[in-house]
Amino acid sequence: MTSSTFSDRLLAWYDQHGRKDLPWQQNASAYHIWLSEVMLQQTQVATVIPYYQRFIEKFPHIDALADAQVDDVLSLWSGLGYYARGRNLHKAAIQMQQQHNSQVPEDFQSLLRLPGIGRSTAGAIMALAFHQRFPILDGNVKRVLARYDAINIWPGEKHVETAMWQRVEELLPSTRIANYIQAQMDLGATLCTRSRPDCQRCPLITDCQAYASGDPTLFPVRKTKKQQPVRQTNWYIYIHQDNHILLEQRPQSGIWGGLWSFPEAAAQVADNILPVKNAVFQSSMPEIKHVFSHFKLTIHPHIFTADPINIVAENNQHIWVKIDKALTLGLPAPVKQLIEFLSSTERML
DNA sequence: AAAGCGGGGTT
DNA sequence: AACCCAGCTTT
Repeated sequence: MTSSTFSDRLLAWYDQHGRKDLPWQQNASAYHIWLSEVMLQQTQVATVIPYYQRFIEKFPHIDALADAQVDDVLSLWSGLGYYARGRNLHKAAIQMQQQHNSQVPEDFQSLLRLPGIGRSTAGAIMALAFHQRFPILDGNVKRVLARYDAINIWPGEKHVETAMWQRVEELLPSTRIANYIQAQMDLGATLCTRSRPDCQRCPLITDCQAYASGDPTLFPVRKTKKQQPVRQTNWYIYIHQDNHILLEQRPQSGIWGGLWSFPEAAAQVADNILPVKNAVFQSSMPEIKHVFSHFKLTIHPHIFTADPINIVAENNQHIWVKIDKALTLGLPAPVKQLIEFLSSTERML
C-alpha cells in the first residue's frame, strides 16, 4: 500500500490543527510577513505578538518605516533582543524604498541582498507572501527533519546542514506552498517540540525514524559540548619526621571553599615563595585529573621533606597535622585520596 | 547553568 | 570557509 506523502500529511494536519489566526496572517501583505519573520528570528510567537502589533500601528507600511529615525524603530524593538535586527530592518526598508519602489522585492536574490534577510527568511517570504516554491530551514524545521530522518550528527555541521537544505527542497509540495511552510513551522512549534513532543498526534508518526528508534527527544543530537577548559595546579606535600603534613585552609568562597588542601601554586614557582623554606624535594607523584562542572583540573603533586626548624609557624591558614588525623578534616576528594595514599605508604617515606 | 536560535561580522 | 557574537527563553 502507498501511504500519502510527507507534504500531504502535513497539509492535512495543518488544515485541522495549524495556526491561522496569527496577527501577520490577517490581510497579510509582504511587508507584514517580512516584519513578522524578522521578529520571529530567535524569538517565540507569544513574545513577538505585542511587539508586532505596536510596530505595524506606528509603521503601517514600508515608507513609514523607511522615513522613521532609527532610534524610533529601536525604541519599539526594545525588549525583543538582537537589536541588529531592528537596525537592519530599518536599513532594508530604506533600500526597498530606494531600489524596489517601496515594495518587498519579489525575487529570492533581491531579498537575500537586503540586510537581515538570509536564506531561510528569504525562503519564508517567497513562500508565504508570494506563493513560490521555496523551502525554509529554521530551528523548528531542523528539529522536525532531524527526527523524521533520525539524523545522528549535530545539524550545525556544515555538511549536515547542506544535506538538510537538499532534503527540505525535495520534500516541498507542488501546490499550497504557503500553507505547507506554515504547517512546518506550526508542527515544530506546537507538537514536535524540543523536550515533550506529542507524537501520538503527529501526522508523521508512521514513518518518523526517531519515533521508531524509541526516544525522539534524542534528536536533534546536541552539539558536542566544547571541551571544558583545563587548568593545571601544583600541590606541595610537605612531610616532616613524625609523619606530619602541612595543610592550608582554602578561602571560604570559590572552589572547595573552607576545605583543607595542600599549599598550591598554579605553575612551578621559586622555592622562596613556598610556605616552607629549605624543604627537600623527594619526588613528584602521578598527576590527578579532577572534573568540575565548568573546568577540568590537572593536579601535579610534589612531595618534600621538611626540617622542623624551617617550618613556618602555624596560623589560621596553615596547620601541621599527623597524617591519620588529617583524614578527619574536611578535605576535597583528591586531597583525601592523596592523604589516604600517604597513610598507606608511611613507612616508605 | 546551559543550550538554542538566523544572520552578520571577523579571521 | 570557519568561527564568534548577540539577548532573551526554555529547560
